[in-house]
Amino acid sequence: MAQPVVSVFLRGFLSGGLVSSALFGIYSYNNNANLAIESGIHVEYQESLTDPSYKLRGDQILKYGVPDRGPDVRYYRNHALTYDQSRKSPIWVAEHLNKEVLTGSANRKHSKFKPDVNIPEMYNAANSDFYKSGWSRGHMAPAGDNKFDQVAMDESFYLSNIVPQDLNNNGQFWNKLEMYTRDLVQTKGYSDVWVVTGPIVRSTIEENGKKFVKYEVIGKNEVPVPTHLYKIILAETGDKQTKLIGAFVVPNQPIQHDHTLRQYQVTLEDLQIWTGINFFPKLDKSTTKNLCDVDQCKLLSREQFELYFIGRKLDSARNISRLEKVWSELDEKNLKPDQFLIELYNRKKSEIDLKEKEE
DNA sequence: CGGTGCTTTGGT
DNA sequence: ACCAAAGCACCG
Repeated sequence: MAQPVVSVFLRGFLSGGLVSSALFGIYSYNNNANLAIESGIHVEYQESLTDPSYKLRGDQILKYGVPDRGPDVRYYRNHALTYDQSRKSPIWVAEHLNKEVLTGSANRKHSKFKPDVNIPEMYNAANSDFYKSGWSRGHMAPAGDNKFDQVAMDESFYLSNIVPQDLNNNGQFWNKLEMYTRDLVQTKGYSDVWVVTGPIVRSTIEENGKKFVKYEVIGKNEVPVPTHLYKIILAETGDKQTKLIGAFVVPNQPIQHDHTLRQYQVTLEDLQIWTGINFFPKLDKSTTKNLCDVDQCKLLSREQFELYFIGRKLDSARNISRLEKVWSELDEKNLKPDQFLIELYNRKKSEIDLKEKEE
């Protein structure tokens, strides 16, 4: 947790107008933070670093240690990350989930994707980089992990927390993985879950048998498109007796519902080799068990997944035609509504009938 | 839940 | 007259 101290130190230096050539190996005298950044000294004011509530939350997020790669750790209301300035992408993003942060009324409809105000303009990605690129804007720390606070949810929409992600992957398989992670807290009795998520580029073999690292870049800022995304889940029971850990590497492409999460499980050691990151340096790995051996790592089935969203869409329907259209999806997709869904449909129908009669 | 995209609004 | 933001409909 040395970073805040370093930041305060450098901030004092910069405001004093002197950047020491002895310390930084450059021969410049300036009081301009941007010039310092261009010189390779990356530091700028971050309100979150001086706000005790953020610091407190950050200590929880990083309870098992700061992943030991990345020059600085940035703390947000409910996530922490290191950022790759040259690639305009996160390196890793960490969160701590419990019932508190998963409960509340924050709504993603009130949030907007936008450049991170805590990152210098020249190192920031932009919405225009993603527009018509063929790639969607995929959260690393999910918006849905921030129901407790609208500001926290808004911060998850900073582009420092976003990478280019296949739209189908983002909305389906990756979405189910995020739901699974929350479910460990919400229904499976794990009081605390620590998650580290990030982009990764894996090599591919070409015709001549040689291996290359190759990835698309999008937009004016050339934001890299990762070939895969990784996620590490550490689940702990309230009595601290059980610690489960699972690491997953998922291809950044459409993945059908018949694929299991276990197919994409890797060892923590392999992921450490591929990323160069030691993820939970303070965690005694000998006390952990394989998450998928204990829990089975079962994602929602296609049927469960689609019924869930039909329910949400019925709930948000505002007129009869929309309600009936959503209801007809059940037949189209060969789905059988459960009692909950039938009651929801009937309740919405009478609500809308009543409202339309008044007009 | 995860997203995109078209239309309307509003500021210069 | 223009462009960016906001609002709303829609998709899996």
